[in-house]
Amino acid sequence: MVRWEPGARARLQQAALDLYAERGFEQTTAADIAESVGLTERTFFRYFTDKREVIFGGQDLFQQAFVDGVAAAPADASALETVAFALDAASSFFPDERRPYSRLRQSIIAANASLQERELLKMAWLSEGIAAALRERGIPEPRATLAAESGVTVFGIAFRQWLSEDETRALAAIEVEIMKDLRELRR
Amino acid sequence: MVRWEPGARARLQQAALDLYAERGFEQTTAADIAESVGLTERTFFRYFTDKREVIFGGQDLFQQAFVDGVAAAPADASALETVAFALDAASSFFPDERRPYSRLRQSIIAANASLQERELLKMAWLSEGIAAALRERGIPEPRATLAAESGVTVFGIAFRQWLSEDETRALAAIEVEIMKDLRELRR
DNA sequence: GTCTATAGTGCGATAGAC
DNA sequence: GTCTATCGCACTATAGAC
Repeated sequence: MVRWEPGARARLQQAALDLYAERGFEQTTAADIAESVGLTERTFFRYFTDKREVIFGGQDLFQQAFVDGVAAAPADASALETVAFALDAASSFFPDERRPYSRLRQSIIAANASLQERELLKMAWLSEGIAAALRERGIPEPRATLAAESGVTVFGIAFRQWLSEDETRALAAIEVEIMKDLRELRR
Repeated sequence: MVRWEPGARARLQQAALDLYAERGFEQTTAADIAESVGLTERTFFRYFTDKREVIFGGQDLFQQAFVDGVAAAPADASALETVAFALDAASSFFPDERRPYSRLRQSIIAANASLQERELLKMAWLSEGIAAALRERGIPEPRATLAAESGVTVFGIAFRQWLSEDETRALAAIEVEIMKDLRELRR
C-alpha cells in the first residue's frame, strides 16, 4: 500500500487543465484541483507558486531548446539568421500530435486575462534568454534584443496560425513563411 | 462643507505611486492607499479593478495617439514606414520633462513581476490596436501584425534606453536609431 | 498542517446634487 | 423624486507565514 501516488506534479497539471477547460479558470479553485487527484490545497501550492503557473509547465524546456539552437547556429550567421535557425530547431517541441493539446491549452488562456498576462511574461523571459544567448555569440545591443524579440514575434504569429482551424502545415513551415514576411517588411 | 473632494481617481493614482515607491508594491494594501487620501478600500475598487491597474492610467491616451498616427501617415507609406511615422507622432507623449516621473514609475514596475505582467498585457493591447489600424489601411495579415509588433518592440527598446542613466536624447531620436537598427537586422 | 492577511466581489445603505 | 459617489459589511479564495 503506497502512502502517496507518484507524479503528483503531472497529475495536478492534467487535472487543472481539465477543470479549467470544463468550468473555466476562475470557477476552479486550487482546492478543487488538488482534491480531484486526492491531494490537499496546501500540496498544490507546494508544487506551484500560484494557480496560473500550473498550466505553464514545460515552458522552460522550450526556452532551453531555443537557446541551445542559438548556440548551435553556424558561426557566420547574422543575428536574424541565428534566430531563424534556433526557431527551426525548437519547432520540434511542437509536433503535429501535440496540436490538439495545444489548442485546448490556448483556448483556456484566451478566455482569461490573467493567464494571458502570465503567458506574456513567459514570452518576455524567452526573449531575454535568446538575447543573452545572442550576446554570448558576440552580437551587441541593441541588435541582440531586436533579433530576439523579432524571433519571438515570428514564433507567436506562427504558433497562433499553427493552432488555427483548417491549418495542416507543420509549425516549422509556417515559421519559415512568417520569417520571410518579416524580412520583406523592410522593403 | 463637502462630503467628498473631487478628483478621487487622480488622488488615488498619485498616492499609490508614492506608496509603492516608498514601501514597495506588495507592502502596500489597497486600504493604505485609500485611507491616505481619505477614502475607503471599497471606493478604491470602484475606480480600479485591481491594485495594479492604478499605475497604468493614461495608457489608453498613448495608444490612441499611436493609432491616430497610423491613420495620419502618408497614403503611400509601407507598413513599417507607417509604424515609424506613428511612433514619431506618439513620442510627444513622453517629453523630456516627464523622464523623472517615468523613471520612478518604471522602477516600481521593475521591482514586481505582477506589475511587469500587467505592463506586458498593455503592450500586447497596444500592438493589437496598431495592427487593427494597419488593417484599416488595407495592409493584410500577417504583415499588419508583424509591423505592429515590430513597432512596439522598437518602442520598448527605445523607451528603456530613454530612461537609462546618462541618456539625454529625446525619445523620438532614440526611436529613429533603433528603427534603423531593425531595418539593418537582415544583413 | 493550521492560521492569517489581503485581494477582490456582491449587495445594500446613506448622503448629497439635481 | 432620481442619480451618483461613497461607505459598511459579509464573504470567498489566494497565497504566504508560522
